[in-house]
Amino acid sequence: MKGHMKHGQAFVPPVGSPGDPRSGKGSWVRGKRGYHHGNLSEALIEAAKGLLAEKGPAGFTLKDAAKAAGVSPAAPYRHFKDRAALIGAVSDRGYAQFSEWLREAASAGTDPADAFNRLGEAYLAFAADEPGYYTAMFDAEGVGKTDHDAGAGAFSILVEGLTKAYGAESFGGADPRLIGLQVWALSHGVATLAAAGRLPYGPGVPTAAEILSRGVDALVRGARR
Amino acid sequence: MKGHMKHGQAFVPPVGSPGDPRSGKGSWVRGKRGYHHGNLSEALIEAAKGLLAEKGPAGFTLKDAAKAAGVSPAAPYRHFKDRAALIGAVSDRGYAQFSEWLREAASAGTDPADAFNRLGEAYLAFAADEPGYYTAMFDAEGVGKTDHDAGAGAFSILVEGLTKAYGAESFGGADPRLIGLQVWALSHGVATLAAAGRLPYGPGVPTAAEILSRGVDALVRGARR
DNA sequence: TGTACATCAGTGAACGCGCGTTCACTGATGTAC
DNA sequence: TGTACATCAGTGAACGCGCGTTCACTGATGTAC
Repeated sequence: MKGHMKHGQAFVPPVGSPGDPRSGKGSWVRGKRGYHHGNLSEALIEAAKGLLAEKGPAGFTLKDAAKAAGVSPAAPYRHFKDRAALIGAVSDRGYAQFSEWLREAASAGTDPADAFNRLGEAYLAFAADEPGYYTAMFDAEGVGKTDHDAGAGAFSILVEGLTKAYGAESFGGADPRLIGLQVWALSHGVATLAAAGRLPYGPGVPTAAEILSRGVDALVRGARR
Repeated sequence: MKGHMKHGQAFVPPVGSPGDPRSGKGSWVRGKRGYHHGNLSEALIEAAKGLLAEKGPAGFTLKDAAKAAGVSPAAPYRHFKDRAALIGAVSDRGYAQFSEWLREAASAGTDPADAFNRLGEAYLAFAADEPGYYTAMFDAEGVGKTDHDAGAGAFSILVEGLTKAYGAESFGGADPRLIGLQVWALSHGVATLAAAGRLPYGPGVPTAAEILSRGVDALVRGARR
């Protein structure tokens, strides 16, 4: 995954100060700082993602996001209709990125069975590494049509990986989508329990990744024949 | 100042009116109605549970709960330290009831394998029938120590059912708790995806219960040997 | 090339609202004598 | 048994706060001539 510049959360230096990230580093369209931010909608999405990750959907406020991006509370309304629209934008990004991760994981290497295992790992890694996205995608109140489509897209990658890995016929007539759904649910369950601190942990206790990978393995093995 | 009889909330019938639920129906401890509610903490928990189910943790307000219970906004503070304490009480109840459901499901009948399957069904049924409890248990911000203990209790019922059904040794040396965790995560995943409307549905599409029961089955079968 | 002007993307103060919570109070209940 | 009194469990008004959002505005930018 590309290291995209972390900008603009929590302690944004005043515009034009020496530490100001708006001084023309990489992802900033304009090298000049000033009255206009230049990349505000991007920065807001990034800030929202961070706040969502940190405080959850309830702890996220538009004003905080604006402050994190270094602008006044009214500025976001130039780019997003309201708070829900901003969260929606985070969710959209999340789904896009999620699908990309899955697609990458599925296409790397040559062995389909390995590819499928990597899919599960990618799922967990995404939930763990991008809690902001994950929260916006699954936890937000406003679940729109876009999300369903995007979710369906990600899901189809999973099912495809499954059939490629094991063959569409190898589940004894069972619809591979059913197994896909089960894998999806298991992944989601592990991810959310882990995020909520509801999974036991400590020495000798399996990690979330182990629980999932061995679970997916057992699930698929048990479903075949 | 005597004119104090007016409670002033929207739809609660005046004290003593024919429709007043405080007229001594069943669960009301006192047959007499009056200034004192008589069973307020109970009523508040019940109201909170309903609101949590209806609107989620974000949509739940203490004032609404008070109104639903037919008392003034200050009254809940006689029984609960603050809003979090009320939600915590709902969560506690939820865990108690949850464990009871699981225990019942596990102990009915004679065949351990059947018993184990019923455990999964009971899990889903609980999440579906008691969304208020489920929300408080897993979704609430304030996850206390009590919850962990109660959750551990419920979990141990699951693991016990598993070992009874299949024998502690039959998982090829794998810790039955690992399989228990996977079953738990799968159940939780199916339940939360279903609650969020994230599971496809329609004619010919498996229900949440089918997804889970067949998934648990595959999981256990795949984990053995 | 310079200048006038339209448009864009910000500002900062203010709004209305509804939340959780506190307050001094009062009506009802239980108890000691 | 009756009565005085302490305690309990409510009331209703008010508070401070921080939210989402709107407003009239202004500085910066892009463009036509």
